[in-house]
Amino acid sequence: MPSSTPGPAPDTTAAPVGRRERKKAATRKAIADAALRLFLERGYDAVGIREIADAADVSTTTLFKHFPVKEALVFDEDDDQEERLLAAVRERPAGTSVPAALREHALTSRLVTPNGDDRLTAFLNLVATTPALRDYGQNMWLRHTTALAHAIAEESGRPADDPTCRALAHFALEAPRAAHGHPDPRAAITSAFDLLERGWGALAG
Amino acid sequence: MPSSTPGPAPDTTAAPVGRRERKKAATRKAIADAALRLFLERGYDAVGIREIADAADVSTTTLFKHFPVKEALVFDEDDDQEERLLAAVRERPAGTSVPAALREHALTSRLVTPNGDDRLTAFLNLVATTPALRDYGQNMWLRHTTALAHAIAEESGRPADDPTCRALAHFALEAPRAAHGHPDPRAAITSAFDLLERGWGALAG
DNA sequence: TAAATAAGTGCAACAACTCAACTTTTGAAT
DNA sequence: ATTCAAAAGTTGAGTTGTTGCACTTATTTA
Repeated sequence: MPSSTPGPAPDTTAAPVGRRERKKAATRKAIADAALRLFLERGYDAVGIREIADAADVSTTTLFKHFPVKEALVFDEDDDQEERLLAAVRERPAGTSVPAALREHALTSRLVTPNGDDRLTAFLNLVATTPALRDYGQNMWLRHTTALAHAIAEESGRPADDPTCRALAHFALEAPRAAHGHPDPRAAITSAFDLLERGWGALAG
Repeated sequence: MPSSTPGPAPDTTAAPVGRRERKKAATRKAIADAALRLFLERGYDAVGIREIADAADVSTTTLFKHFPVKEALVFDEDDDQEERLLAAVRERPAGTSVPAALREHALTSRLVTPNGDDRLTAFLNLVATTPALRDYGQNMWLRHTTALAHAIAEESGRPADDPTCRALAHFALEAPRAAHGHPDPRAAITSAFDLLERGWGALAG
C-alpha cells in the first residue's frame, strides 16, 4: 500500500530505536517510495532495478538487501501488515470476540478510506493491470490467510487446520476488498463482520 | 504430471494431424521430458535453461517458443488438463449430473493411481519442495478453479460468478488432492463426490 | 513447381539477481 | 576516550532467465 512521504503516520512500532535502525528504515523507505513513484508514472515493467536504485541514490546490491525480489518493492508493507493482522487477533482486549477484533482492525487499517483515495486506487490499479504483481499479490494474500487461520485456531483452541477457522480468515480478508468501491465502505465492512460474528458465535461461544 | 517416454498413452488428441504438428509435439515432449528428468535428478534450481535445451538437443530460443517460462516446463500438461476438465463437464453424457461427470473425470485422470506411483510421488515432492514451483502451481490451480466454475455456471444457467459454482469447482479440484496418500484413493474420491452430488442436487435439480 | 508459412537456429543482448572483497558507519565494551 | 566487531553500503564482475533479430530448413498449400 502507498506510504506517503510526509504525514503523521501512527508510528506503528513505538520503540525508541537507535540511529542505526532509523537510518536503515529511512533508506528502505526511500527505495520503496522511489519505486512506487516510478512504477505509477511509467508502469511496472518499464522501470528497471538500476533506475530505481539511482532514484533512491543507492546501489542495486543495497536495494536487494532490503527487498528480495522486484515485486516486493510494491508490497513493501507485507510483513508489517501480517504482523498487525495477527496482533489484532492475539492481543485483542479481553471480552472481545475474534470477528469483532478483525472488524476493528479492518476499519482502522487504511485500506478503507471514506473518500475515494486517489493514491490507493492508483495502487490497486497498478497491481490489477500487471500480471507479475497480480500473481505475487495473490500468493501473499494466501499466505496471510493461512497465518490468520492458524492464529484464530490457536485463540479458539481448535485444530490448526480447522476449515472453519480458515473460512473465517478467508472472509475476514475478503471483506475489505469487497467493500472497496462501495458507496459507504465502513458500513459495508461493519455489516459483513456482523454476519461473521453471529455465525461464529453460533458455533463456539 | 510426468509423461513417460515409452508406454501406450491414451492419445488424448485423436486427430490424424500432419507431420508438422507431430514433429512439433515431439520436440515439445523431448524438452519437457529432458527437463523433468534433470529436475528430478538434481533439483529445479540446480538445472539451467541452457542445459535443458542441450539435453533435448534444441536451442534455448526453441525451448522458449514452446514454454513461456521455466516453471511451465514442469507443468507442461497445464493446458491439456484444463481442456479435458472443462470438456468433462460440457460434453458429459445426457442425464449425467455435473458432479457425477467430475467424479468420472477424477477417477479416470491419472492423478489417482491405485498403487503408490513412484513417478507421481516424486513429481509432487519436487513441486512441494521448490518455492517457485509451489507458487506457480498454486496460481495454476486457481486459474483452473475459475475456469471450471464458469463452465459449471454456464451448464447450470447460473450467473458466472455464482459462489455456489465456485465452491463446487473448488471442492471438485480439491478432492483428488485429498485422496492422494489415502489407503483406497478411488473409494475416497467416490464418496467425496457422492457428498457433493447430494448437496448439488438439493439445490438445483 | 513455386510461393507461403511455420519450426528451428545462432548469437548477442538485457534485466534480474548473486557473490566476494572492501569501506564506512554505529553501538558498545573496555 | 579508544578500540573493536557487527551492520550497512559500495563496487564490480558474473550467472541465469528471457527476448530480439536475421537467417535456414522443412512442410503445407496453391
